[in-house]
Order: sequence, then structure tokens, then C-alpha cells
Amino acid sequence: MIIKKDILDWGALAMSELKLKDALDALKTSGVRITPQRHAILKYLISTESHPTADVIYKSLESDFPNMSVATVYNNLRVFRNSGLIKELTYGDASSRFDFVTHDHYHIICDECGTIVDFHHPGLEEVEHLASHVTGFKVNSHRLEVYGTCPSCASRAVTGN
Amino acid sequence: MIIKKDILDWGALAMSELKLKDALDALKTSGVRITPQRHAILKYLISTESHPTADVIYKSLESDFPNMSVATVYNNLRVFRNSGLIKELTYGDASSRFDFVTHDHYHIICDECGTIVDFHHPGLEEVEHLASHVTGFKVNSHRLEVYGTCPSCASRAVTGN
DNA sequence: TCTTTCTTTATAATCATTATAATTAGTTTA
DNA sequence: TAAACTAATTATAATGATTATAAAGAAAGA
Repeated sequence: MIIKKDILDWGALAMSELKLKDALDALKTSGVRITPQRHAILKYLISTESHPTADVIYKSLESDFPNMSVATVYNNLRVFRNSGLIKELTYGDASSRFDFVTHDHYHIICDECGTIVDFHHPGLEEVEHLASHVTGFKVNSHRLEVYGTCPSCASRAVTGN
Repeated sequence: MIIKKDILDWGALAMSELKLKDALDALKTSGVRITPQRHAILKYLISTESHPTADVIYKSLESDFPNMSVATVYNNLRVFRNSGLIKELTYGDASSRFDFVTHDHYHIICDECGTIVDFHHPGLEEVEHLASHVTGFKVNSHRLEVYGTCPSCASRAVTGN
């Protein structure tokens, strides 16, 4: 019973470990060497709920890799981005943020404190079709973000804290 | 006949001059001084079809304002952005681009050559509602961009030029 | 016109990101 | 397993966009 075996194997690994294993396999298949640094960066990106900057990643791994260069973080983030494992989120004011790609989801961002929260929504194929029709482009992808005020900032505005 | 008079007045000014006049009035009303540099930067943003970077604006006005500082461009772009006259477009790789706000529109961007083309589409209120409902945010706005290959790059790919 | 305040200018500083060159370490193959 | 090939890491310097600073200049109101 192959299916049962698969289920058992899945159960034996935590979800994040599975994602990590898949990501490492994907890299290896495309000829990218697996170094301890790459392993650690990927693991960090998968385990965190936040959307860290390169510098945050660098500082978070400092204790495990005291000699790691910040260039290594940037280099590997680019490698992961090029292989589609992570997404780079760019906003005007600050540095890029990086997000491990799991299911398709969008982001809603607090104008006050910058908090980024994921939300799921069906893809906007209709918008892509219209854009393609009007402009003659061949559409590859789209980017959508919603901006607003998070509950915490909203309550702070009311209570004055 | 007020309406007729309005139509005549509108006809007497080119569309871009009208936008410029409105923008200057809006600034003046909110207590922002109109300097020759601000006038020129706004005029440039309104007249251009492209989505220029701060440096492009700076260089384009160099002949008219040989002594203008690049800081002036940045300062005023921030003033215009804060008063809602222009939008800042941020992408990962390069510097910010600036776009005079007219009607609501979105951008489609060529992955090959970076060309930015406007297209119009009804606002995505439904997405905003869902995001608000799921996350508890008070929604202010959203950002949407479509990516693809422009007709020119697509034909170049075929013809080999 | 005089004064106040804002804006511009010139320059230096900052900060994220990338390039470089030497060293180190995966991976392959014998 | 060990040599050999090649890619990755490190340390550092460089780049490039954007912002901060302080002095000089110009708009708006009394």
C-alpha cells in the first residue's frame, strides 16, 4: 500500500521539516550545492512566521555561524529566489523582505507599524486577462498587496497607548 | 450657463496644463510653497508618459536648473507623495519610480526590458473586503501589478533581434 | 520693506546590496 | 577513499540610492 506508506512517512515528519526536505531536494536536483549555510537559511525562512530582511536572517544565524558573511546571505537569497523557493517583497522605505513560497497567498501590510500578515484569495486571472488584452503583453504573474491598519494599531489609536 | 463656461475654460487649456494647475492649487491650499523647482518637477511628471526615477527627473531638468541639487528632487518627490499627488513605485532591483496620480490605474511591467504600461481596471474592493474580514485590518488601499512580456520583447524573441 | 519661516543647495553620511579575490569546502570520479 | 574540479564562502571594498546637515537664499505676511 504505497499510499499508506506515504501517509505514514508524512506523519513522521513535522510539516516544516517536510518543506525543508522538499526545498533541499529541489535545489539538489537543479544542481545547487547544499551547504550548511544554505541549509540554515532555508530552515530559518521556513520556520519563521515573519517576513525577515536579509539582515535579520544574518543576525539570527550569527550564533550558529559566527563567521558567516552577510554576502553569503544575499547570495543565497538570490539563489533561492531564482529557483522559485522564496519570494522577494520590495517596499519603498526599507530593505527587501523574503518569504518562503508555500501556497499562493497575498499580504496585507499595516501602514502604521509595518506588520505583514498573509491572507489567501483566489488568483486574479480575470485581471491578468484584461491586462493582457488591453496591453498586448504575455502575462506571467502579478503582485498584489493590501494596505491598512492592523487591529493592534487601531486599538492603540483609540486607547492612546 | 456655468456648464458651458466650464467647458470653454477646459477647452482653452491643454489637459496637462489643467492637471498642473490643479496640482499647484492643491499644494498651495495645503500650505506648500510653490517654488520654480517644484513647478518644474510637477510639470515634468505630468507631461511624461514614462515612470521616471528621481535621477531621470534630476537630469531632465538639469538644463533649466543647472544648480538644482538632487536632494531637492528627492525632497519634493516626498512632498508630492505625502500630499497624494504622485505615487511611488518600488521594485526590488532598481530605484523607485514616480507616477503622477490621475485616474486609478494599474501597471503591467515587462520582465525582459522593464517597460511599464498603464491599464485601467475596476478597483478590487472584493479583495479588500476579504482581506479585511480575514485579518481584522482596517483597509486603506491596495497595490497591484501584473508582470509579463511586452509585445516588442515577444517579437524580438521570435525574430532573434 | 522687514521678518519669519520654509526651501534650496552643497556636501557628507548612511544603508542596503553587490563585486572582487583569495580561501575553503562540496561533489565527482578514478 | 583521495585527488581534482568547481562552486561557495569569507572578508573587504565598492557602488548607488537616498537622507541628514548646515549655511545661504527666497516666499509670504505684517
